[in-house]
Amino acid sequence: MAIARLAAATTASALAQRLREAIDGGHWQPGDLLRQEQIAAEYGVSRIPVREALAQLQNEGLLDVAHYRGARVSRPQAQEIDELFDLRLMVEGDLLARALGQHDQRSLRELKRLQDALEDADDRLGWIAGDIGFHEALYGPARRLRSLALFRQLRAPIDRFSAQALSPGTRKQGWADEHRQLIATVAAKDAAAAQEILRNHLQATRAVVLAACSSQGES
Amino acid sequence: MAIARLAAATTASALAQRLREAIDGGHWQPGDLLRQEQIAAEYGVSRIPVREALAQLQNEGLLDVAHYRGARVSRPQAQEIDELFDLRLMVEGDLLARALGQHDQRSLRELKRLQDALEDADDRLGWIAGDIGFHEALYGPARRLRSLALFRQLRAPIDRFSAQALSPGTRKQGWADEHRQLIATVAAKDAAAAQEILRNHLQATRAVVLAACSSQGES
DNA sequence: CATGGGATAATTGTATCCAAAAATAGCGGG
DNA sequence: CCCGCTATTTTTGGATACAATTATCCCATG
Repeated sequence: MAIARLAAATTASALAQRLREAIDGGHWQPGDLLRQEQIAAEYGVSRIPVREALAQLQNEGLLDVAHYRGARVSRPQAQEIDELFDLRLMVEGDLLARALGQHDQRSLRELKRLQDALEDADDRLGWIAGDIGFHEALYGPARRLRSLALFRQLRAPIDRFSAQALSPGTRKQGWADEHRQLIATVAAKDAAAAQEILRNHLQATRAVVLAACSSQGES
Repeated sequence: MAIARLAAATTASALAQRLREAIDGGHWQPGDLLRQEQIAAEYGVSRIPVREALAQLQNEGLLDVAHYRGARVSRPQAQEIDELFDLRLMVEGDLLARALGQHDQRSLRELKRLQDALEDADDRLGWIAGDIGFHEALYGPARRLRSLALFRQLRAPIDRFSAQALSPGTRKQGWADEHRQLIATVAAKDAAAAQEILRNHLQATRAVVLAACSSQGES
């Protein structure tokens, strides 16, 4: 089982991770049909774990699976993306407000460290993973496990567009700036300012993602 | 396939529904261990769809599944329930605000009809299903599919406690009253009042659910 | 008598095989 | 030539069979 080597409890979850990366990395495009047999052969496993991985990705919102008709990479509508960002604004705003009072020297240092590491990374998937890690560290002190899980869930269908949106470089600068401003306002315990930065951060990302989404929408 | 008769595309989803009802109905208690073989035998299917159903219920938050160690009915902490209600307040408040302007004669009549049917039902599971239906009709005109799905998701781990909380009868009265007040304020397009009623409705439910949750917490 | 080790049984994860459904190709009629 | 229908192929869903892991029991030992 060559695939299971890469740190995963079960073959299905390892596969799910691989497929997630493949979608985020643009290896599979929206609308593409994922054949169970093909994936099974490609990774050297049977179709059972493949099916479980596909089911997992389905309810992460990355795939649309129709009965007896295969799994396709989902093609989110702009309206849907928009809605997801509205939800993120609510959930992440709440998390940030609750985390603000819980941050301390150590958590702030950790945030800075993550941000430094993040800016050094040079591949898109690394940025995405790093961005998730940064925001988790930012919201973590709120100790709201369910909200944090929801944060991840709301990102999942979006991140593949972020990945290609960040590549130009210009947006990457603003993105990093906003992260550093977030750290600063959190360190200063300035709730209003932090909320404002987060709002701007998400609004800017929303615009970029919507552009990326609609630009590849025609096929 | 005796089970598939009940309106479901796939055996796994039919099983998932049955198991959900079994948990909501109190047939399975928090901490109970669900054996794949046993469930498979009970419903006359193989373990494959059972596994898929269990995976489904896992990410609905009804089960805790550990590798090679079986699936247990989850035992939510009071803190977790509390968090879920906070999220519901945000999401449902937003949905209600957006739906308010979209309601018309027909949708309001539908709401009244659902509420009437709801109050006639005499079994707990029927109340829950009816309550979900009512709120979906209430939020539906907002046309926010993702938020509506999130609404369902946030309820899932809670509803089994609501089911047993509603049985006394006293709370059922307040619950019905609040529903009727919601209809009235929506009909009057009074956003502030509707928000206030919804808030009270959820807060009251929260208290009852927390009581039910902590009372059966010891075992 | 408590405790740790090892064989045994029970249970989950995966592979292989069969059945049901859908996509596709080939054929006849308009 | 195009359209609709049927037969074949392909693909998915489910059942059975096997491998890997964990839990249980039993006994030896301090």
